[in-house]
Amino acid sequence: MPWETKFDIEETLEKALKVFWEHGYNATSMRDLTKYMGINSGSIYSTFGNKRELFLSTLQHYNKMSAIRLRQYEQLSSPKQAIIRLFEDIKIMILDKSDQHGCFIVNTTLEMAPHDTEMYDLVSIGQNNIRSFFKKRIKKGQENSEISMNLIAQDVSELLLSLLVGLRVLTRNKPAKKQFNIVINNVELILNS
Amino acid sequence: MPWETKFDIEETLEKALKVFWEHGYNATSMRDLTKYMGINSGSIYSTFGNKRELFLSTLQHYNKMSAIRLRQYEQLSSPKQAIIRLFEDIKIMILDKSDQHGCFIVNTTLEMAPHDTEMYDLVSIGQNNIRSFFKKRIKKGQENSEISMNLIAQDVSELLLSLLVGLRVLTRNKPAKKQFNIVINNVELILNS
DNA sequence: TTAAGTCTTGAACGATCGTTCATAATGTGA
DNA sequence: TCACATTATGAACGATCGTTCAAGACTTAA
Repeated sequence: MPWETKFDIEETLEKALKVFWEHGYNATSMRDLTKYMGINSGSIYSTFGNKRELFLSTLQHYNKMSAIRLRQYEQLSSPKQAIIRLFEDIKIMILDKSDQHGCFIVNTTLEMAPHDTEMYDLVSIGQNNIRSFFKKRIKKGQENSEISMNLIAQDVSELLLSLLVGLRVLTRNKPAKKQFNIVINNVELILNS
Repeated sequence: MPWETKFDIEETLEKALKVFWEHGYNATSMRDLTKYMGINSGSIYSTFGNKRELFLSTLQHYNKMSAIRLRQYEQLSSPKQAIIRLFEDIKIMILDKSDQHGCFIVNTTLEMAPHDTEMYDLVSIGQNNIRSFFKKRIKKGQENSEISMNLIAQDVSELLLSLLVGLRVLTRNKPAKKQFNIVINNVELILNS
């Protein structure tokens, strides 16, 4: 082996994700990427393909990280609290500025998914992960009597997803604690009804 | 007056809106605009300024049209039905393909507002129009006993806005009748609680 | 020490971007 | 009919886009 790749591929991918996440696909240039990833265009092309394929890789990476996070919530003993904590942790991350650019999946759902079927497929996977997280937690909560059997798991999941996505859009630009509290209160109300 | 402007300015503006609405700001080129607007770049620049100012004009136009629509709902005798009808009409428009590109304000909230304060101001106006529509209708409904006094108008408005925005994002790519019905059912439940 | 093989570099390519402006076209008043 | 004022046209500009690739840098094995 004459010369191994110097840079860490996953680390570089995460840097690319950060840039795409902040500016979106179209407003990010290859020169922006070389600058923030710390490698030259040739290395980007030999490692990730082209700009679009690099973006697809960052999207897959985001989905993977997001799925890991959901699995952590699933390990909480209270299924109801798992859902509420998901909302509350997003609130905390936005308020302490560790989440400044909304949800990458939501952003891409609007910017790219309508015009690129592969990107559409990936954001659909990301959305479905959250949907089925909600659904599984609600069913689990109904099994252990934490959540009323009157609720239709699929319907409530759809409702929670809409709420979550809406919140992600409305709080991207100006973090609004109040907005979060209102929605979270209502999530609890729904789960307790 | 030697020669009056040949093309209809508002008509041309609406064509520009359509293009920006479908593809977003960055993915729309001036050549796209000249093609769809039916006038040359020189005419665009002399009439609207530059690409960014043209976009700002389309956004203002959208806000104006959106406000007119809200005023129509406000004329319905039942404030509660006004809110429900707003949701249901969006469902109808999406299902019969007369609304294919989501909400222009929501799209711009994610693509441009984080990076352009003037666009941020305009989408904020658009969002606030809907927020205050909800709030006014709820208060009116409470005055005529159609809606319970237990509801806090501002909180419910915020909740409805999150739901609406989330729905607009989730249904942009694949119109989902079921998703709409679930959310609309829940809007009714909330207003009846 | 040297040759071979892989990775990195960044100048350069053609294409396209937003924008400008000389020129042509058109309508008006003398 | 002709000069004037205004608008429309689209070729052309410099800048930047995504992408390529010859040349240099580096490690390994002989």
